Amino acid sequence: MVSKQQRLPREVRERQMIDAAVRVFSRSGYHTASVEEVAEAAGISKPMVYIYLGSKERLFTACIHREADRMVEVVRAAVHPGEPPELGLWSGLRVFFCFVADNRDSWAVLYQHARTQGEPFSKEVGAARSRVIDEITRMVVAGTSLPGGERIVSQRDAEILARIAIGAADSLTDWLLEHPEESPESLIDRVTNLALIGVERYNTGDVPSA
Amino acid sequence: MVSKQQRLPREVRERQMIDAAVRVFSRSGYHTASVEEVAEAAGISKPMVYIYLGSKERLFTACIHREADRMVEVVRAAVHPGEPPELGLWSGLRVFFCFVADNRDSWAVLYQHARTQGEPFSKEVGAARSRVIDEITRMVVAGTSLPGGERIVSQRDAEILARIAIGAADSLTDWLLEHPEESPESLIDRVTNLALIGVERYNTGDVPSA
Amino acid sequence: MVSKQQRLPREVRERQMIDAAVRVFSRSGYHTASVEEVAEAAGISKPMVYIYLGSKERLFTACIHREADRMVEVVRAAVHPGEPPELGLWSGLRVFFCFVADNRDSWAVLYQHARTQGEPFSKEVGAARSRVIDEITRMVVAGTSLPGGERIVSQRDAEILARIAIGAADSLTDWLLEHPEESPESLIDRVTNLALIGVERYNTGDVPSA
Amino acid sequence: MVSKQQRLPREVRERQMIDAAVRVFSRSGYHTASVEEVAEAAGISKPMVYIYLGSKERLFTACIHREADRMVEVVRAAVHPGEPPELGLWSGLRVFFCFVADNRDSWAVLYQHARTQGEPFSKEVGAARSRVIDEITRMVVAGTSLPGGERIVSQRDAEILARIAIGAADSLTDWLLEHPEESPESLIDRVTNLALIGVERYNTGDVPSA
DNA sequence: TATGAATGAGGTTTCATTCAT
DNA sequence: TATGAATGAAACCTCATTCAT
Repeated sequence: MVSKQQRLPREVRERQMIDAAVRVFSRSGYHTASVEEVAEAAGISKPMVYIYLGSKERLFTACIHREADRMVEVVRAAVHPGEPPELGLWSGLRVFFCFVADNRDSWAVLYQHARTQGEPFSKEVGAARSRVIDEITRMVVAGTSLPGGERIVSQRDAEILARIAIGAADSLTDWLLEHPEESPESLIDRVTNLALIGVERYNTGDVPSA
Repeated sequence: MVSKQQRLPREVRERQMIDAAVRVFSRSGYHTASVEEVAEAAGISKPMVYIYLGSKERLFTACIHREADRMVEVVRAAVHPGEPPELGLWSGLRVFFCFVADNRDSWAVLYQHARTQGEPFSKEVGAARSRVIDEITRMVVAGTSLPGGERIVSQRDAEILARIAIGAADSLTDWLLEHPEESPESLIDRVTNLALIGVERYNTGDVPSA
Repeated sequence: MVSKQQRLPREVRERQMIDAAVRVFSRSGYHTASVEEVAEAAGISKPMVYIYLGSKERLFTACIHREADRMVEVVRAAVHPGEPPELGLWSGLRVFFCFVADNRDSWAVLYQHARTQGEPFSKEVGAARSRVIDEITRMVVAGTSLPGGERIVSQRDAEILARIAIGAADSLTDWLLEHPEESPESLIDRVTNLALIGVERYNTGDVPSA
Repeated sequence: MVSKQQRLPREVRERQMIDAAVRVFSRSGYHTASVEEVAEAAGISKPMVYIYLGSKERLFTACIHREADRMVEVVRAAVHPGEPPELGLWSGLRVFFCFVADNRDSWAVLYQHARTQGEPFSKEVGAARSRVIDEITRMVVAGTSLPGGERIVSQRDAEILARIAIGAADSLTDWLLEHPEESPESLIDRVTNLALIGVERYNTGDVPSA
């Protein structure tokens, strides 16, 4: 236990705290984790958390906001408008999937945990999640538009594709954890391959009709 | 609050409790929800929960088990071995998706919550989830096998397809909630249509190269 | 679990219950033991205890009363007025000590437990204990009186001797439990012998003066 | 209730708590007393007890340990090896008896309660009691050895004398409480006198035959 | 600024006791 | 009579939050 903590600029301290909080919340869950744990993980004392963030709830939403920002940044950087459309979609999805796989903590806090905690978070947390979802939708739109800008899928269908991507990435990351011998890359190859199999079967007449 | 004690056989009461618990846990989350809330929702007093289920933890695992049973049942009933394979897969997925859409509470407890709660549940809850995932994998295998029984995809790829289906269903159900003008059926049509678009774009040369 | 219990006369049932209660209370203590445990030990259902004894507290005092009765009986039977005084005292103490050693449960409930439980019992329990103490005092008086009835020790000193006997018997029974190779008889021999040593040392000049 | 927080160093607060706990436990018994009562008696709030001592059980064992320490200290200080043996024994017993009489609460917690509480305490509490009993046994040995160190009574007999002393002191203290006109000193005089009467009667032929 | 000390509020759990058959 | 079903009350314990240095 450090007896007297260094005076650090507010910004740095706050980042330390949120880093620690993301780590702790993602491992134990919002309710199971105590503010004490977060403070310890950040190497500071409990009242500091309150001085800087005000409350446990605000600490949690701060985590959500920051991780949402990171996520939006990653997705945005992945979409290069110049690229041929389909290629853009696939490389975007790849980047998105790798982010989820490489940032379990962020993702767990942002997507898995934020949904399941009751009332107090619905609003702010919902907004943060929406930003991420919108960005991914935008990525889908960009990736499925013709060079001239003409859209191939409607806005609504783009949203649906985005949701499928999000859900699949979430679910597949669980699978990755259970199969340490696979990597994000090998998994992506498998998914791509599965898509091709589907296409081929369709072309040979096995229509996926209802 | 029932004014006079309602004397019911043990079996009935227990089902009432688990029904209420699934409802409450799915809305508030395991930790946020109190046993008191569950008791109230079941129209009984708190000690009854303990007399019948023993502890909050056991109450939760009872929910998981029962919902897992229901889910397995639904999926199993949806797969008709005689059907032509692709058709079997799609109708199975349709049934699965409709179950998720129609049983938000069950699904939230089983899929969203069961993953994020830490240590005390790892074992029993994990097993229950696995049963459901295995069943869906089996459905995928059945739906992608030729009439003779020859497999089109490997076991591993079937698992991946199952996870994609699970994650997509989970994620899309959120979308359905935000778009009340859509129905599970219309959503499935959209997804089917998107698949067709993908196939066509592939056939015309826009390869989703790795 | 016997489905329907035999109809037994009230007296018998009540004795069954108190027997069980003495057993259970002496092992677990008044508060740790539950009415349920007592009912089970008696082979009946909980409400029966209430129908017969009214409350846990009354059940406990019933135990105290009955065990006090037994104890008084034992001590009273041990004192034979005709005997030469000292002999009467020693044989009485012997009987008393053997009772304590042979009836751990009764003694634990009556002497050890009854003292340490707070308020609700002070009165009735105190009275029951007093009856036992009085009887032992009477024994001491009888044992230290000359055949003509003349007293050797005052009433007050007789009370003191009685208390010493009680406390010593209580404490020595613990020692007996820790030394299974000894028996009540061998212990009494040792105590007698110690008294003789004391007398001899006094006679040879080592006064136990203050 | 102290209106403003009283900020005391940990050590002082901890002693306050244990003081209060000894008081409360000795009056109400371990199970009857609530942690709330202890906190109130210590002038603090309930959570403090948990912050400092961890649990009701640990609070109780802390009481046992501290009182055992005090008792051992008192007995050890009372035995002066130089003294003539019998005198040493009697003055030691006098000190021991006065401690019991003057520290009803300590004694009740240490001796009466520690015996009757079941499982959770068996180990640590049993060890603490043993330390006290051993110390008193040592006192008896010292008080019954000749100046040269030769023993008059065997180890086993010393243990028995120690138990008699303990039980008698315990029991007589009850008697003292019921006779406020007596004092520890006057009681000791009575006991001494009774011993003399016994010796004399023995010398005149009333043998306490086995 | 930074923190050890302190507490209010609330959650899980148990159990003596009663009701209704 | 005898008992399974049900509950009110209270206990232990935790934790977000604040106070005072």
